[in-house]
Amino acid sequence: MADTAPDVAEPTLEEQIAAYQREFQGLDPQVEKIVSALSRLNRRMNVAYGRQTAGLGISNAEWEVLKALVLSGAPYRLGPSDLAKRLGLTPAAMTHRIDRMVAEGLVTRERDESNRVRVIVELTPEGREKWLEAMRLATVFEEDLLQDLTPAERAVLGEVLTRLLRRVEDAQPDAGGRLSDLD
Amino acid sequence: MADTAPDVAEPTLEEQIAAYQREFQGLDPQVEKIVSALSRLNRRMNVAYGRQTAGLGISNAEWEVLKALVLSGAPYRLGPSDLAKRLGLTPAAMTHRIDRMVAEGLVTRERDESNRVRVIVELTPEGREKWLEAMRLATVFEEDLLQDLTPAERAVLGEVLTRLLRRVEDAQPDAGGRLSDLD
DNA sequence: TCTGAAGACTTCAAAGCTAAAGTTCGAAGC
DNA sequence: GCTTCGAACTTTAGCTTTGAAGTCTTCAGA
Repeated sequence: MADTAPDVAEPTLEEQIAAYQREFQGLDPQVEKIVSALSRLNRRMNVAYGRQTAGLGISNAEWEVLKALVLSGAPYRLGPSDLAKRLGLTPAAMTHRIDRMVAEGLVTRERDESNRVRVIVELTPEGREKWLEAMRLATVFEEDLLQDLTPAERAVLGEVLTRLLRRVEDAQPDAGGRLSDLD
Repeated sequence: MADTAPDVAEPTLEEQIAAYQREFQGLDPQVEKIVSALSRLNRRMNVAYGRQTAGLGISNAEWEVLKALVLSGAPYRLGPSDLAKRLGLTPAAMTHRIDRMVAEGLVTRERDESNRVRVIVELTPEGREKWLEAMRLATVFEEDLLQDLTPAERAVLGEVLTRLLRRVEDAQPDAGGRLSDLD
């Protein structure tokens, strides 16, 4: 029998924290618990979103673009570089992604006639409809996820997360946010 | 002057929620606040981790592998498919990633002589050292991030996040977690 | 008007990932 | 013992993203 257990189970959050404490002296288990749970939770949520959007015939990547355009408000237009900044992509990646979405009829791309260097990406009615369908699924999932939290817990959670977010956003003013978005 | 504002600012969390409410009837702003903050926070944290590991000469992707191996406990060995499951990658991607890490001396790869179908990936002392350095930076960052939270807030946050995590993990038992890990 | 510089996007090559098709080895049935 | 099935990894082809180099347009100055 090998030293490498024949069936190495995925560690639970609790096991993971315990292992970290064994391997790294001076670790605050409470901090680690918060950070690890946050990371894992986010991954699971993205898997769930991915499943839902896949069912609608669009990728998670495309949904990100739809969201950014809708958030910009009517007439739902943004330039490729604005989109790239919001999504944390390079302009090159944005060019390709827009290519695909134009081919699928989710957005249109045209030159800005008032400044011919710029390009305008605009949501099509089909794109808006896809966003709406995805949004309906997403909100159902989100409500279900938070279902067991009391009103007080929701309030604290929202407030505390917002505070943490403000802290990192101030620290990384807008730092060209490249770099892998793992976990 | 174009309709597309010349300088479209990245929306703040509050602006984002407000925009969603305008565009989607019946949205619970509190739920959306929690979900959006979670997602944004996670992205920012990954950018921060990426910066730190890059400073150590390893990628965020490599750090993930080091973490999984250390978490498995001494003698820090796992098979490629175990690693792939933990990181949410395909076996093929794992093969390539291990190739690179072997070339950099972070891990070794050898056949399991007791079962020659299996392969054993083992952390090298250099790999362990890199993990330790990354861990030191990560914990400093994490302590700093949570610095303004009261003990009560930390307790609630940890408990609530754990509860949410349990809820999704039960719902997606271990669903081959493929699918994009965006955001 | 012409020139130079900067900005916005695109193109190209290379890295890293997925999906699907191999390989190789071990275990079970005949 | 031979065959077949299944498991664990690797290989191959195609796609998405990155980084760097290019193209086109605008603007400011000579």
